[in-house]
Amino acid sequence: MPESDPKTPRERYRAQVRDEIKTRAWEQIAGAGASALSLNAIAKQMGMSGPALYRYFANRDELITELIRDAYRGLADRFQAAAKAGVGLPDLARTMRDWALEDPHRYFLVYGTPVPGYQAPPDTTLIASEVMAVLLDACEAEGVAEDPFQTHIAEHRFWAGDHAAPPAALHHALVFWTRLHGTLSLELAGHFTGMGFDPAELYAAETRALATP
Amino acid sequence: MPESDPKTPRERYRAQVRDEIKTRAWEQIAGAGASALSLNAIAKQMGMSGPALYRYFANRDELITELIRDAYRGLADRFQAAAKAGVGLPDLARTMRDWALEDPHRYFLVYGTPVPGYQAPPDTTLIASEVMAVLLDACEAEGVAEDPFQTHIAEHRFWAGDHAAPPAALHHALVFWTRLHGTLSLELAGHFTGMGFDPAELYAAETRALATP
DNA sequence: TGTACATCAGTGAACGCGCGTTCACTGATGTAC
DNA sequence: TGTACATCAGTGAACGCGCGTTCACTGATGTAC
Repeated sequence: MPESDPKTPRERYRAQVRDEIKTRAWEQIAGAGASALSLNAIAKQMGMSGPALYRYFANRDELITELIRDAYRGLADRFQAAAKAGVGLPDLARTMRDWALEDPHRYFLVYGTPVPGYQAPPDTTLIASEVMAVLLDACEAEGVAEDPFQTHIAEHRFWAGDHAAPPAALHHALVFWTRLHGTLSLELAGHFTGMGFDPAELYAAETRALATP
Repeated sequence: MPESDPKTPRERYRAQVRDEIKTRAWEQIAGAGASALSLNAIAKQMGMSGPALYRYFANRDELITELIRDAYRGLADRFQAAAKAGVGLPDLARTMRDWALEDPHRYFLVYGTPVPGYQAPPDTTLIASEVMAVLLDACEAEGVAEDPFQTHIAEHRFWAGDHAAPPAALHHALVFWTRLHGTLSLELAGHFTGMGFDPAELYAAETRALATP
């Protein structure tokens, strides 16, 4: 929540208003998605005029960028906290789903259809790799079935940084991510409604399949 | 392409213009996504005034609805054609990916972040079940590993209609769908860029894992 | 402690834009006798 | 075959809206001497 430690009262106030702007922005996004985010609407909600926001953000894109970064950062923090607690893959899977269900629009802001014309800031890549690092630690001993893909991934392990996990573990971490994302995004986009089964059960089944190879 | 067989010249002309409107709409969507779709822009592109479009579509939502329906219908047709040709799961997987890569925005229109405030027409559910029916046929003999989820799905098989596939096959069809969707949507949303590996290889690996349980 | 000045948060008016949608209309195309 | 009428595609003007963003400004808060 707090901005990089403010000292003077003015700086403290600035950080406070900035935070409130973001809070209101999240409320709007939670209500109707990122495309409905309007600077004027936020200002009105805070009882100030539209142009006042330009004291705090250069423009709309900068605000969105910061929201995306914060969202991503939050997920990474949760993952790292879980890792520090020494949990295994099933709990990481739950962490992921809890985070997604907590605010589906936030989830879509990070993993959903890219906003047209919007370019993700470069440092989200760094945060993404933090998430992957946690996954790789948890997968170090795991492995999906042997597959030619593992020779491909062994030669293209740039994304894994200097992590020492063997190819089978890299593969495992990737499918952990993609499979869970598959069920989650279809669920949150409403594609399971009317089908009759419980999405949580399917998610749990996928989690089990990933934890016991 | 053709609207339900027109007879009189006027009807033929109407259908023709309707189709061109849709074509231009797809061009816009392919360029910048569904949220950028503008009736006025389409009209201008066709050399007519904005209000003229209201002869053909009641409003913007009706146009979008029809586009979604057509997109979904197209996917279902490809699946059914593939099924008629007697192909197996790997080819169905390829059909899916080819269709998605052909026009990512079309893919996202169907499977992406739901458009805020937009309600999917009820008959897309029917088309979705056609797709699932093809999948179920192909999965009839397949099965993922035994899992408690299969008892859940056995009791919640409404979505499968009157298909006779055993629970393990139902489970298999579901994860076929969700896992492929996972890699596909992350790839199309750009989340693999900069990671270094080839998304096609990962997709192929997931396909193999689903075809040889 | 008091005064002079600089900083800066916030305002209100304005710009230009494009959107979806309505309305009364013109003029061409088709239909009936 | 010709005339009278109905249908209907398309126009142009207009409405009301909300958006992001700029600009010159006021007035309060903080800083320096």
